[in-house]
Amino acid sequence: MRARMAGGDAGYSYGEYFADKREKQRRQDEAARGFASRGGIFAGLVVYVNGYTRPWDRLKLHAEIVKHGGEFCHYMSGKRQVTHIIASNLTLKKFVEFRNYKVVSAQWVVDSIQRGRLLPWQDYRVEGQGDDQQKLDLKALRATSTTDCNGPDFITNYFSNSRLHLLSSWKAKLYREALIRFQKGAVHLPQGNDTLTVFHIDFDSFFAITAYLYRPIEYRDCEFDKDPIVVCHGKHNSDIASCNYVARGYGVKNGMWVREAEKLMPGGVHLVKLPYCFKQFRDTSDLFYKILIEEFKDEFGGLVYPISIDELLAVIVNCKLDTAQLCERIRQRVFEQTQGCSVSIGVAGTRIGARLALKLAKPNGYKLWPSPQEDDTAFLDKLVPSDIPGLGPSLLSRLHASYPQVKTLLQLRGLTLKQLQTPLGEKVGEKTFYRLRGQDDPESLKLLYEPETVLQRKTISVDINWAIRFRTIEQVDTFMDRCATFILEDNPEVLTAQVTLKIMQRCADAPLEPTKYLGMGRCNALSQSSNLGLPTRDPGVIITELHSLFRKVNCLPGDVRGVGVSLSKLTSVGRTVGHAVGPLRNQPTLPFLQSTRTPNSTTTTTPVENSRKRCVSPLKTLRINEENDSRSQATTEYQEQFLSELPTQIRREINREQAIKRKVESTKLDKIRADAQKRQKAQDTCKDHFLGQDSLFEPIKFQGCSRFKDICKLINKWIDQTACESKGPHPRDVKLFRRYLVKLAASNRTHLLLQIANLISLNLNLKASDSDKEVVDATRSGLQEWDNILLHTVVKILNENKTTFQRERKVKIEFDI
DNA sequence: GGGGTGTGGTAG
DNA sequence: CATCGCTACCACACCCC
Repeated sequence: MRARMAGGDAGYSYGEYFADKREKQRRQDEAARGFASRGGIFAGLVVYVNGYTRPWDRLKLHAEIVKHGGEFCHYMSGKRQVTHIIASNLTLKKFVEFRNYKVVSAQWVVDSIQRGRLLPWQDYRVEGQGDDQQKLDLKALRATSTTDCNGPDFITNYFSNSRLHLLSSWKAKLYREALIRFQKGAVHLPQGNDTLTVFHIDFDSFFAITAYLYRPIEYRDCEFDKDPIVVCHGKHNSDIASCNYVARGYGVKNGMWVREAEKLMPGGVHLVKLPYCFKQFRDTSDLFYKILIEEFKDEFGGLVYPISIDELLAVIVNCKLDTAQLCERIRQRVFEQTQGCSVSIGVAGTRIGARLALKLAKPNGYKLWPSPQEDDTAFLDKLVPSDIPGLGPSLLSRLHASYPQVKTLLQLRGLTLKQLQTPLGEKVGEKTFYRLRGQDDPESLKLLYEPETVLQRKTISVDINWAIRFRTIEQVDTFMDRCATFILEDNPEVLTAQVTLKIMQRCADAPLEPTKYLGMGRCNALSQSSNLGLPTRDPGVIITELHSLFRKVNCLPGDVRGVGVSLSKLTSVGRTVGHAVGPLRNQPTLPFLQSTRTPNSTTTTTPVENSRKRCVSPLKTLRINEENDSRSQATTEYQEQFLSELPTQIRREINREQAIKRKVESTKLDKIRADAQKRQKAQDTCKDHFLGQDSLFEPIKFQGCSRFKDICKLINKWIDQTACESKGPHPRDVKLFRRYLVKLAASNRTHLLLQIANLISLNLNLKASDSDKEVVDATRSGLQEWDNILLHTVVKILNENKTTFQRERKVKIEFDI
């Protein structure tokens, strides 16, 4: 007994202490309430007092509120739903913190008790501290916190209101959780010869029904089955996240702008626009998955595969059950537990069958797809090409252009494999061909048979293409920094070896402000990527890389309408770096100090110089090559520009046509001639870019390499071979290396110096931490030597050229293009 | 034909 | 007030060796 007591005492945590204290307080309050008449004027309220109050202080307020049926809350805890905050005045910080609460003065309590009824709290509302200056600041603060992309909290704020971010991040969460379920091995994966029964389960207009069920009080009068209802933020150019079936009946579609939907309403019909309720979306999804994982638990093998926030696959192996009955049960349970959300279910022996059956089941029903022996023509006759997964707007329009008479899937099935592949491409054509026959492709079966490989994420990225407005390059840099930080914080385990930057650039002729408020308007997507050499999660390295990449895309800060940062070639911190699948491991081993290596590689140079060349789209290069012989330079440029401004659709069309034409027409001889022309053209372009044949911009070589990427590899290799030797690198190599660095600096390529410095530093740190275990003196001196090179050669040259670096950036960004 | 890069398209 | 146009992944064209 004593022992237990002692043990109990020792284990008494702060959490328990506070829990006890809270409980005690609650019981006291309860007792106090007992004296008052049941349901006093504050019944149902939970009140928190902030700071010093008048005319009553905290104690008095506590006593009176409890006496009149309210609850008193001693601290703002996330769990407790505080309804009112009492305060005399608020600091700016508190005001922002409490902006979503009803903040009232103590006088409200006094007056309400005196009148014997709850007075409207609005009359006692407490604003931030009085004077105008601060109100202005407050306005500014509010503005920055929501829609100014240069504010520190923009990304978080934006994402917390973005439906598309919810879809993506929620999917990532579901994948993580499913991966853990499958890794635990508690589930029995299907084997090759098993018969599968696939259930594809999906909410009927998930956002719409959820937003309806949790709609604010002022919308209480609408009815889900009678009124057209949509979920959106604004009233004109706002995207419709989801619409109910009544709205669909009038032609409304998800993703449509509200303005367009309004136009579809016949006279007298009012379109109900419900606000988002993100928390409930998440809660409902959690409940949905909980119900289905429970339902399919042990007896069925626990095969529940996530698709999205409102959609999943469940699989039964060698099913002997009445599937119709099971569908009804699931639909019933979800409907009851979510208090009114209906799901539809498609069932089949394949994924595609289940998916197509689901289309027919909607809304609010279930459907069993015919087995392979049965006749499915009646089913296919009711479906249209857009019901085939993988056929989006672009491919559908191609399909329609080729076969305008095809309306149903039954008609589509009449086409041969070749006929499908012509407009759809080799792969999608093939997939479609088999899907029309109720067969899954290996790609989509992978999720069912080896979920772990599919659920494991291979890239991570953040994209923001709304409210992006910059004036200076510093703002761009800061924003990219925040993106990178956001990703790293969100993924504490990952290491990356490749960074990609995607910039949405306003089309030259697009208006500065598009129709949609803070939208991106018409844009070109520009992307550039860079290998880091070694897997890292060092924000400094990643950020430097991004800055350099942005300079490569060559877009004025004022024209940036979207930013995307993506990390790929991922490894996990858990794994030792030595086993990383980084490029270092894959690189071909080239012997160092072999100056005989003379790559007569045509004038390929460092990334910056050929950036313009590399940035142009395949179409543009094609055009340049084809125009080359007959047209003047001016015409080419004009047409190039003209083409780049055509809609993507048409450009692709032309691209494809040209490609086919070229294939058919070009004989071998033509090809040789074309190649020769291409080479000539490449040389000409080089001259344009490098300002004459004897300019600074001649490719700079080091150890026979001129491509910066190769040089990085070479340096890594060099360090690998010499840092662990007692002698360190050969002085002659160091001298050559130094000369290369100086040339880089002299030609305004300081950012490459910076990259080299980072590269060496990273590699040395790695080596230093590796050799900690076995303290060998020989190792030290090689490392020491490299440290010296880094500090006294690379960094020194870098510092000497700092000003050039900055000036170069400015010039390039402000006046070029 | 095996590697890379950049662009486009799709799904929810 | 507006408004919150994300992201993983595949396919492809074209480049280099």
